[in-house]
Amino acid sequence: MQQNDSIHAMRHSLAHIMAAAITRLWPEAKLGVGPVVEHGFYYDIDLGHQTISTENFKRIEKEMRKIIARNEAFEYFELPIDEALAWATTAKQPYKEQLLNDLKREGTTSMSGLDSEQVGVATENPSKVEKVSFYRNGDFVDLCRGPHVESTGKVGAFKLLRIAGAYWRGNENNPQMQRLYGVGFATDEELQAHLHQLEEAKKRDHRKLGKELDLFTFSDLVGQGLPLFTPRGTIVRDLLGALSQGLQAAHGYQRVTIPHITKTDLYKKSGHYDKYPERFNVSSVESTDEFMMKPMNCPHHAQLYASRPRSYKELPIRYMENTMVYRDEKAGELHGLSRVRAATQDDGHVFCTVEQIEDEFTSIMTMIRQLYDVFGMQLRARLSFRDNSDTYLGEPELWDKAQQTIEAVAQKLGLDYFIAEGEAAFYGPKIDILVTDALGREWQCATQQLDFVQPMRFGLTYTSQDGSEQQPVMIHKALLGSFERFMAVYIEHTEGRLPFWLAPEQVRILTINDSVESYVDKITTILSKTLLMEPVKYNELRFTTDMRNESLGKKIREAVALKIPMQLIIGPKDVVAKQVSVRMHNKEVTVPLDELSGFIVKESTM
RNA sequence: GCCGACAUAGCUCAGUUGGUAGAGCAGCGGUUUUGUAAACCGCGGGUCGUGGGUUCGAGUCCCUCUGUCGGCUCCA
Repeated sequence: MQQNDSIHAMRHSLAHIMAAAITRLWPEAKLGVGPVVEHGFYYDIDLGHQTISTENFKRIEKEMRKIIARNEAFEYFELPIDEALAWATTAKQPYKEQLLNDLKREGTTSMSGLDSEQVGVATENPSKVEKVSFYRNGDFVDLCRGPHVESTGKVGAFKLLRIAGAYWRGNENNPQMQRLYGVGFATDEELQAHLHQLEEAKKRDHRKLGKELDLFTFSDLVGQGLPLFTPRGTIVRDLLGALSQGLQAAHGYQRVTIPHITKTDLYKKSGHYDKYPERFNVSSVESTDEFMMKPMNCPHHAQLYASRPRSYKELPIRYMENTMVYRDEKAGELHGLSRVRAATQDDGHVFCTVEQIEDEFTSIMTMIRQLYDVFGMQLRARLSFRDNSDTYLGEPELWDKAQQTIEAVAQKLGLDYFIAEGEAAFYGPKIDILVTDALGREWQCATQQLDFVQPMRFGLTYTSQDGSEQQPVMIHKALLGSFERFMAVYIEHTEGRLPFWLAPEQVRILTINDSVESYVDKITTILSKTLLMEPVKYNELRFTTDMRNESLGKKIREAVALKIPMQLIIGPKDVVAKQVSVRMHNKEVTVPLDELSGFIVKESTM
């Protein structure tokens, strides 16, 4: 704890030193805020029409080092609020003035609960704070809550990393400032280790690996956020889909199929139309109706349910479909496969009675756990419940009962969970699953949501045991979530080294010379009869043969670059010994020809 | 969408103060028949992302558009 406090003070002090250095280099700089963030700090600066680029970092760092070398003390002092305001005016620091106005009026600079018009506005009312604190080092003075290290010499190791635009107080109507980011650590070793870690993360970037492993690509002509999957990438997608659907089939889900464009009327009736400004409209369909690309599948599945009268005896009805949805995400939000405009969901909808919710949630949670066990990923559940606001539709008693059920399921299954009040959708509570990747980052993948509203809007019913008409509850669920996002997460998690069952090319035969051709025929006959049943059923072995007139070294190099998990090296010695030399990521063994098939099946599950 | 940076051969990149493009790998042809991460020789390949402008002359300078990357959540 002690150490956390001291590193925090170091980083905060570095923010001040950076601001001091910039003020020295650009005396007209207007300062915003300069907080501590994970691994470092930033400061928001307004230089008017001038721009700072990363080329200026050396100059700024040099100036910072001078301040550090002078080992100036950080002196604390307080000023009455009105004197502080006078200081801001004299120092020509309008952003500081706004912060002081907020302090005077609200007693805090936190904007939560404030109308945006109020932020930064002066008040004539009595101040909520009497005095505000300042820190001074050398001739640089800044409004600051602290804490700081004793003097500028005690800030550890730092490096300026990047620069970005950021709106003053996060509001896009405000002036945009330049945000300079730096990292800071107690020792140079820690700094170097951090920079090294950043390099490692870069190596795992799924956009880079996707290209190297020939999994997917993008095209300017097709458009932003619209990935194209190569044959290899498509194999991975299909297998992920097969795994998800295999699990679901075992839990009573049936596949359905719907078209990808729809009359907008469908989404007007479901209530999604107004909630989805990022829809893709399709204007040239020859009809008086307006059409759009589907941003979600639930209304369609609801129409399948509504296609004929339903009895309580049929429930639960469970539909599943791996299908693409289209959303016009903001251009700046797009990022490789993790945020796209065409995303494939392993979507599913359950129509059931209120009494059946518990069993269905248990079943869905069980599938999610089975799925992420296969990937070896840890998960955490966020139970998104309603708060006391009136934005939620449906009977409050139903909500309470459902939320109790959901938490009971989480407890029963021993989930690592937490409750997020106010995070529920307007139509019902949900469980979102967060998975942690190898770099410790958390991603939202699987989700399951209760929906009280769509059955109502679409007038879905079933006939109950006593002959009365009842409304079913709808459950939305996705196990992988979006295939695209999951692939991004999983590629980075595994560094592109996909497990054997999922590798697009599982085995490559590498020949040493062309005297082994007929022996290779025997091997391919064995491989083509080898079938994997776990974790996806009837998974035929995917293999190729490299008989090119190239050196073995080169063939190995290429196979390794594609992260093909198993290479069979075949030369004259192997022919004589009736064996195969098997080369894998971490080991190399020789296997008798008649044991090859069994060996591969065994290795595939490890 | 907004701010900043970037866009040169299939890939990774070089291209000096403006004087109409280079390397390695990949590809193709030949030689080589090879035992654990790149054999050798040769050849072809680029409207320098798009459109416009400045200039005698633009990959290089200016503008537009498209795309890519980093941010736009962290609150004295």
